[in-house]
Amino acid sequence: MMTPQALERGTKWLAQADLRPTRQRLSLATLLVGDGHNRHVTAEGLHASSHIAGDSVSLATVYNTLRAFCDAGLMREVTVDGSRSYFDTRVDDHPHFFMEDDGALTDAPAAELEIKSLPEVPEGYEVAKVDVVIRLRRKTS
Amino acid sequence: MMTPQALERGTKWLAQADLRPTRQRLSLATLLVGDGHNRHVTAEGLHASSHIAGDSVSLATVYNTLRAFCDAGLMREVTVDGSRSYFDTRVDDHPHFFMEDDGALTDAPAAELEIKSLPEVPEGYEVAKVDVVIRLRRKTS
DNA sequence: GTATATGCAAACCGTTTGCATGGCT
DNA sequence: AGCCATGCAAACGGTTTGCATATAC
Repeated sequence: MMTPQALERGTKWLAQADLRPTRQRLSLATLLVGDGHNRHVTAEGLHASSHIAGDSVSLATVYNTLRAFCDAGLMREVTVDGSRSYFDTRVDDHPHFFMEDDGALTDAPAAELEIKSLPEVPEGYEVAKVDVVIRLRRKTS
Repeated sequence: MMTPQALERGTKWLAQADLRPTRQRLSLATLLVGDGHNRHVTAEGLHASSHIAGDSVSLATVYNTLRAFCDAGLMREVTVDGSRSYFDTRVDDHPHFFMEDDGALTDAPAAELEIKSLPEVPEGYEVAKVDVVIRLRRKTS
């Protein structure tokens, strides 16, 4: 599961943000970007993954680390559910699918989403971020 | 502040959803739709408004009532901030401005936002809601 | 009279924090 | 050595809930 390549990806990811490669950060980084794909996690979910992977990291550290990754620009917090925070390894504006049934968050293929123009922003303000969340429900048919 | 017209609007709003017009619900409904405009509130904010208006409603009842209004289809919850819930008297899909500085939530003029097409929804799922949140920051210039 | 709404205080739960210990450079 | 990260447990804050009382129908 934790191949040398995955480890290298995690290491580079941390180095890129000048974050000290501690055992915990390396473990979490590898879980997050080890396979080269984007990932959407909750703190609880990542904590569980770290346990399953055999590297246990305390929940508080998972929270602190996710915050550190966000502060460093490696991740972004995504607000889709009032009761949990989600964190995304992809840091540009892009639409999400949120499955309300099981709480899964995934990237929506952006190609087909087209925002022609944004509403005019009030005087004195600038756009920090545009979030598009497409909430899905299992079809009842 | 609480004109007969505002009261009538609140009363009709409740009747429309078959909700018993208790003193508390009437008070909150009037605060929410009394002036005929859409409103975006947090539970704390509405609770404060009810105190200022002279009709005190307990915080627990504000929460229960907002939930009841949402269940009845009179309002919609808007998820923009992980630490608070916002409630909107407008119940159709429409874009929001969220001022990160002061936590204010407003409707964004939808006319200029154009979503050409939505990404293809995964098999077996249907779109429950599409949220567009434009996060604004005060210009630093 | 009966079902439902309200209010209080306590429970809840995800997240943050204080502080002592341990690790990276 | 010095600074920063970690872990635990306690604190925190918004929200929900249990239960006794009050109100609408």
